[in-house]
Amino acid sequence: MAKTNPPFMTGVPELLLLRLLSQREMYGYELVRQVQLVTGETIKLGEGVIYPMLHALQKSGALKATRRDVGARSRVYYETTRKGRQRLAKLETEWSRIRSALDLAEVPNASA
Amino acid sequence: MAKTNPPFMTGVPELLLLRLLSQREMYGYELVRQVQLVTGETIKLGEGVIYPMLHALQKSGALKATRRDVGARSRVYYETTRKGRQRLAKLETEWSRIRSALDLAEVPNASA
DNA sequence: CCTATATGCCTTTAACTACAAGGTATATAT
DNA sequence: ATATATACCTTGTAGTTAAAGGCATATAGG
Repeated sequence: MAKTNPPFMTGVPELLLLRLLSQREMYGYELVRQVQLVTGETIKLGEGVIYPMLHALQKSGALKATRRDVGARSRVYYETTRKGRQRLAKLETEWSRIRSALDLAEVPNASA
Repeated sequence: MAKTNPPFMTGVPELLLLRLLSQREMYGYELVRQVQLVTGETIKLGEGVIYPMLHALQKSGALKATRRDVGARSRVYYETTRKGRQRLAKLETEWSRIRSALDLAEVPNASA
């Protein structure tokens, strides 16, 4: 039932979250919508992806969480740490590597 | 011990094998080296990745295998089927989608 | 008033995948 | 005699995404 592990998605949630949070702090539900926004509705990450990832990143020290009351609601804001920005840099490098490699390996005249 | 699930690699072995085999037939050991060659030594897929993938693609009808004696050796040559080329097209589309989405979501001024 | 939708957090389950490590056998070079 | 290259293969496993579900409050529509 669950269409798990679709092609080319490994590492993408982590990269996107770190990218967004390196710009400004956000909370989980906000990230769900921001991911759609910044990818032009191409990539949609459900809450079942976002929250576990946020917790894992926090546990590894890449993110710092702050619970904050906003009106009647309570939100958990996340921001990147130095470690998180280092992790982001590493992921960007890796992404660039794979991307370039697949560009290189492209099949000439693939349409025909 | 096993560095499993490296970022951005899901789907890459399948895409590379289908790309290479859509150009000409090859055998497993040859593919191990060709992948390195066409990716500029960036991506190196071990035999523990190549062979299971070839078997899976054959089982799904994407590849046709032909055992052939070459000198004293025996090699299993693989070629793409119509189904395999369809699968390749689908993977190319998906790759393009993700790639574009991550380009869109790129962080401005990421170096600073 | 009631019901559906939006907000906001969370967990459990499961399928899938890439990879390392190991195994077999022959040929060739040192 | 030993190491390296060729050529095939399997097993085990860790790590990942995603769906599906659950909880609670607020707001809008009928």
